[in-house]
Order: sequence, then C-alpha cells, then structure tokens
Amino acid sequence: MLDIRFIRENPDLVREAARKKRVDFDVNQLLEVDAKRVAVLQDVEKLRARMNVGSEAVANAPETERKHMITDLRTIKTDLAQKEERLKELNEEWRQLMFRVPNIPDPSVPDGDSDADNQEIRRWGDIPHFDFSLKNHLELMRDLDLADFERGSKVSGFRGYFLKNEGVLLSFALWRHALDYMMAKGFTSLISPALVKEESLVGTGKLPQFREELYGTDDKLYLAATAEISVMGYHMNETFTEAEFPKKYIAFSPSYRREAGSYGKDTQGIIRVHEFVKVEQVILCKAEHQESVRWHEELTRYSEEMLQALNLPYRVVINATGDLPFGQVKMYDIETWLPSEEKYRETHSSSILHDFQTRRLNIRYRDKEGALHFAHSLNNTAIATPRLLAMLLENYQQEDGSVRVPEALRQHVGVSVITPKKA
RNA sequence: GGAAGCGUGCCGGAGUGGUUGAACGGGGCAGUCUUGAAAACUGCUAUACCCGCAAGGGUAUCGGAGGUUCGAAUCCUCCCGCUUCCGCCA
Repeated sequence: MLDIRFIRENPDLVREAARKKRVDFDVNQLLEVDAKRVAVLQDVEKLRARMNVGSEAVANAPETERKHMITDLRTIKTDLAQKEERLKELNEEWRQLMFRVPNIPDPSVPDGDSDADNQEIRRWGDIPHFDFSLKNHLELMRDLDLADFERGSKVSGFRGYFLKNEGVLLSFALWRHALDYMMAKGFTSLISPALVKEESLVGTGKLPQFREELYGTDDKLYLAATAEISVMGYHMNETFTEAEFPKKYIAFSPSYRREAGSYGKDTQGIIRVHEFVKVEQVILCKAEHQESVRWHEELTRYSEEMLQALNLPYRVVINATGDLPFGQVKMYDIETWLPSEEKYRETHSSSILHDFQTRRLNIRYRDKEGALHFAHSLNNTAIATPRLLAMLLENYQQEDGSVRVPEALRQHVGVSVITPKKA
C-alpha cells in the first residue's frame, strides 16, 4: 500500500512502476475513484455537521418545539443515509484498487520481463568438479535412506515427503546453524505461528491477490507461506519510539505453499514442496531509504556468511523489475550451486519493502521530534529446508556414494560422513 | 465444546442515551518559584481523513463491524481478544 497523497502527486511514477513490474494497473482509474470518493466524503461530512448542530439544538430546546425539529432532522438523515451508502461503495472500490498499487522499484533494479533478466552481482566459492559420475540429490537421498517420497505422497499427496535418519539430523543442524548465527548477530529468536488470520496476510501483501498460492482452513485461518507473515503481524497496530529500532527477529516456522501454476516444475524431490521450514530474518527500522538499504545489505551478507560457513558455492542476483513482487522495492535472490543441474538455484530471497507492509499493518514509530512515521520493513531467508539439503548433499557427495557432513554442522549431526545403511 | 464475566486515552480508573475527545489520579512536556534540584502552583499533553496559501474549520474514533435513535462510550446483533470455572487434550 502506498500513500494516496503520494499517488495523487506522482501518478507517473506509479504508472511507470506498474509498467516496469509488468503489472496491469490503471492509475487513472484509481485517481478517478479517489476524486469521486473525496467529493462524496465532503457532502457526507457537511450533512453530518448539520445533524450534529441539529441534535444539540434538540437537546436544548423546550419540549414543545422538539417534535418538528426532529422531523426536519429525519429528512436530512434520509439524504445522509443515501450518500453514506454511496461513500461506502466508493470506499470499497477505492480500497480494492489501493491494494493493487505496486510499490515503486528502486532505480538500481534492472528493467526486465522475468527472472531471465535478473543480474548477477557477485559469486562466491569454487564450483566443484567431480571426477566420477555424480548422483543427484534424489539418488543420494534414496541410496542413503534420507527420505521417503513414495510414502510421502501416500500420506501427504503430491510433493509430500518424509525425511529420515541423517536427513532429519541435517535439517535440525541447518536450523540450528542459522539460529545460532543470527542470535549472535543480536536477533531475537521466535518460533512463530504458521496458522494465521487474514489480517497479517493482507498486511504483508499476500492477500487479496495471491489467494491461490495459500492454503486456507475451515476456520477462516490460513497456513502462512513464510514466517515473515506472522512476524510482521507480531507488531501490527503498535507504535514504537525511534530509539527502539531496529527490531531484529530470526523466526522459525513451517511454511505452506500451494505452488499453483508450477505443476510442471521440480515435480520430484525436495526442491519444490508444499510444506517446508524456514528460518527467516525480519527487520523493522526507521523510515529512511538509506537505513533500509543498509539493513538490506546486512541481511543479505548474513545469509551469505551462513552459506560460506557451509562452503556452498552461491551467487547473488538482483531481481529484474518483472521478477519483483509487487510490494518490493528491491530484491536480491541468493542462488546456491546445484551440481546435478549445473546451475545455481534460488535458496534465499532478500527484500526491501519500505513502508508498503507497515502502512497496511499500521506499524509506526515516533521520531525524536515526536512525529509519527510508518516503519520500514525488510526480510531475508536465513535457511530454508529441505531445499538447501539438495545443494548440501550434492556438493558434499563422494565417489563411494557417501556424503561428507560440513564441518559447521558436525556437532549437531554427530557424524562426519553419511554412509549407506547396513541392510 | 459448555457456563459466567470483561475490553475506555501513554498508564490506572470514572462514566448506562443529550456540548463526553471523554471526570479524577499518575506519567510526560513547558513555565513560575529556586544558586541547582525536589516540592508546590499554572498551562499543555491522541490519531486519521477532508477543506484551506495560512490562520483556522469540519468529520470520524471509548476492542472491531453493523443496527436502533434527532442524538450512543452508554441500548441491540455479530465478530475478535482476555479472565475464571467445567469438559477435552500434547
């Protein structure tokens, strides 16, 4: 959500943002509805003022005069009721349009239609060369008995899975790796709810437009697609002081995505699943672009350092405008090397949102002068499993079919090499 | 799931239909007094939107959404949340 005053004053910027993001949005339509809404609002407020004056006069009038004064007020009231009805309709129309206004991409974001236009900004790590025929993560997991996909889909349906044995231990180790690292950076740890009310989803910009991506329940609750949703909801309708910022959270939560529209992609294994676990970084900071940029770089660096500690090769790309979600100002994806596909695959997503979410969620702070502002929000993946297990297993595989455990995870896994189970 | 109760401003806490944006107390800010501080005293102390160059004016807001009424914090309905008791449960 953007400020309507900003939109009124900068319709061209909004129009350009929609074009860049390849989003179908008609600014003129919004401005027309806005103008109508303001006109009717003024009528309504004038009538209400007359009602208020009239009602007070009734209270002070002698009993004999009240009757016809009330009759007059009833006439105004009928008129008012009609205009209020019209205002209600316009407000709703206005609100629905406002939900669809895209946030303005940062000038540093490259223009482009899709993720094919994302620009690599740096790489880290040496791409491993295997002088034996390598296995993909599916083969490794099967041979090492780290997962069961047949029974996974029997129980959970398409894209369902069980993790087993060291697959479980590696998951816990990765979560703990992320948690330890982020807590050392001063982040407050949270285990946040995956079952959320609609408000947080609207507030984070997932609803109303991405409903098809979410799982609902019979109780008007939804399954969160990321911990970001509940962590942002955590502070909705709160007002902070500038001194309390930045608020830094590292949140653990299961995440659920219907993956609608991706039926042909990654149909096997653990790359794209409906149910996964995310350890997510979330920051609220004061409303200055430079402050957001600074934290964005920090959040991104933290995730890179966690990958470096695992010695996994990755690259960072800046998402092109056409691949930028409509609430985001700027986004980096971190893509980790997947040897079997000989390419980098997205494992992290780091976003600047400015006040897009906090305006919807009503998260504000008072600056040193006492003025109120909507905070800025940012988020980035710390670790998402099981996807990262694929990169981990493939990069760490050995000729004999075993998989080494990264140094950084050994204390949590308990072994240094994962070998086939004895029959 | 059943029963009862509760939800007021930064905090505590009045207020059951008529200048109530809301008594009173606390806190905060400014001032008087003081060498300084405390105390005491005085004043100020919400947010959003609309009109306006501004000064200023208007509208709304007492958990949320509707309703009754000329008029609602106060009455009615639904929803959300909290508390206590019972049931169930990891």
